[in-house]
Amino acid sequence: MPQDADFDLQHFLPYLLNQAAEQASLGFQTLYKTRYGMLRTEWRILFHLGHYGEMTAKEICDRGRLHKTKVSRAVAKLETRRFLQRRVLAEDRRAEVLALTGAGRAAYADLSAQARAYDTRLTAGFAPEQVQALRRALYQLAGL
Amino acid sequence: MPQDADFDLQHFLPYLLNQAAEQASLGFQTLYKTRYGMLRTEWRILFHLGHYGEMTAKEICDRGRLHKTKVSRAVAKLETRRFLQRRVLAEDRRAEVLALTGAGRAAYADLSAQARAYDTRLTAGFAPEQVQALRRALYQLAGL
DNA sequence: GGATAATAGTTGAAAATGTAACTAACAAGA
DNA sequence: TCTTGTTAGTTACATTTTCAACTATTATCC
Repeated sequence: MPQDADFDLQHFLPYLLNQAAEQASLGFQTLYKTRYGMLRTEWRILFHLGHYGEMTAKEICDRGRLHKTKVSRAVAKLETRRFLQRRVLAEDRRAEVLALTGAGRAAYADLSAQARAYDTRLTAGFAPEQVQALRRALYQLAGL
Repeated sequence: MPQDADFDLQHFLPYLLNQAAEQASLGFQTLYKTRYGMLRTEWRILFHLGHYGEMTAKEICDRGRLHKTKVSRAVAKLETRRFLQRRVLAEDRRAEVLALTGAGRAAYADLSAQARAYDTRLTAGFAPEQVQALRRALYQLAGL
């Protein structure tokens, strides 16, 4: 019984998006957390490198809209855990190219397969054109 | 140029939802932050109390899916800033009923009006039935 | 009634995040 | 070349979040 009937927090798009995002992340989070002790940023970096190939931290920041300090720390952790290696870029010695190790590629293969399955499960309750419309809307809202 | 063409992070629903949610929250966040020095949890609590009326912290936790420690600290901050008051519940002396003060109600009135306007702006690029479909899908995904 | 369990809420310590300042390398113009 | 400005990435510090333990009160069940 809302006290002001004309506006409900449950219809507020930022709120709805947040709740849906949180709920959707929840199940998958446990996978990379329990299997590889990763945080979300680490998983994202792993994904970027596994999916697009080698790149610098800066590129990951731009593509994934992550802050450079977050990436810096996550890369450091992934490195100490031997999921990736750094190589100073010859033509610009400030930058480092990041590349997955064998263990990194294996983790990526595992997790990306899991992600695909998880995505299928998530969208199971929707018609294909609904899912397509949803993705398009999210794309637009995300400004991607 | 993805290296494994069949799965793209950009189509992974949790990722998309997160990006959209982050982007959507961004603009509104500055409002309650700069005007009232609030954090997201504080704004949400304000909203719950303003919209649904008095309730206990537990109820806010359940409705908003927030952890009790987060709520506990946010309520404390809202109290010291005189946006709400607590009253021990007679029939269960563990619980406290939270109620907005005048300042709390004023802040809620301001912010909820802003929220409505913000929501309108966010959905401006979509057809009404698209927005409706989007909300329905998010509802379902959020498990609301 | 009395032991035990469950619940509302708080608190302290550890982990994570954000902000700003920093280093090192490159770029551009006088 | 020398100054100034920009960029890639790291580090230090403050704020926020999470996790576990805690108090106080109520509920359960023998």
